[in-house]
Amino acid sequence: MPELPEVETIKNDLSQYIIGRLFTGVSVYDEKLIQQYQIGLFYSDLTGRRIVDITRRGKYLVILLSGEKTLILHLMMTGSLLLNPEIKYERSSRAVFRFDNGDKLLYMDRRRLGRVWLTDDVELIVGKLGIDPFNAGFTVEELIRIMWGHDMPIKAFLLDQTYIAGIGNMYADEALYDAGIHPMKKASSLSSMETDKLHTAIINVLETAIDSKGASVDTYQRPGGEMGYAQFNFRVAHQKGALCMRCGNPVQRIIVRNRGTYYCSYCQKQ
DNA sequence: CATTGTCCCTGGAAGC
DNA sequence: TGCTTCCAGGGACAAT
Repeated sequence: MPELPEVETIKNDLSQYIIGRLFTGVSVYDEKLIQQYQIGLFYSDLTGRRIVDITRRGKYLVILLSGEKTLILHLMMTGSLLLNPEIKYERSSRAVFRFDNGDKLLYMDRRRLGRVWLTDDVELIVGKLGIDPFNAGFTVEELIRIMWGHDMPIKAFLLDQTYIAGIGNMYADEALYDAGIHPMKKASSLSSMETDKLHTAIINVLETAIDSKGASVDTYQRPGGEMGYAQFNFRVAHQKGALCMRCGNPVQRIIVRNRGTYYCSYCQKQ
């Protein structure tokens, strides 16, 4: 599922091919993909615009266009973007973007939960997001500040995009394991040492995953069709039945705020 | 305001 | 084997 490392990889892979390109056309097979825009207007408003830059905000892909417009994509759980794919059409194809050099970008999404916006007000879409873990402002002090007063489980806190943007279910579990913190522990009750470990763990886990080009669990693949291999570094995420690398006890699975949560009950104490 | 619950969506797995 | 049911989860929104 595309979380920060996957979206970052997609952004990095695409940038050299699409920056400077002109949209010559777009076909939307599933109109529910396009948010807050009438479909005919979406076609006419996008066509003819040039891609100025591609950035990431949390798990959102932000494509700056000429003429003060921005195309924003969210892949949710099963979305992927494929550049000049072999396949022509599949059930899960939702849209195809065409460029002036003949390149095509296919938006695939098996569960059809992803969304696309065309907007002149980026903040309206992503303005509610919290700090990005790779923002220089994401210090231990800042983490302490944003956690203060929150009685929710730390796992729930990490998943809430309005506090920190980009961490999803897999990397929340990995970071908490790395820091040795129980997922149900209340955010406000973390000691300064635990907060320090968590801060380091978040950055390390995400950096390692980006180095591995994301995790190919479920449908994630890179725009060129290659798989990521971050899942091979996972120590608890999706590792039910596996043994903890530190203590040898089996990895447990519990439900925290309706999300499957993997952890080691021996290494991660309340 | 802070936190929790429900729903969206589909294909693969599990159960009978 | 074939059918039904369950489950995965990010985020919007409703409920508490």
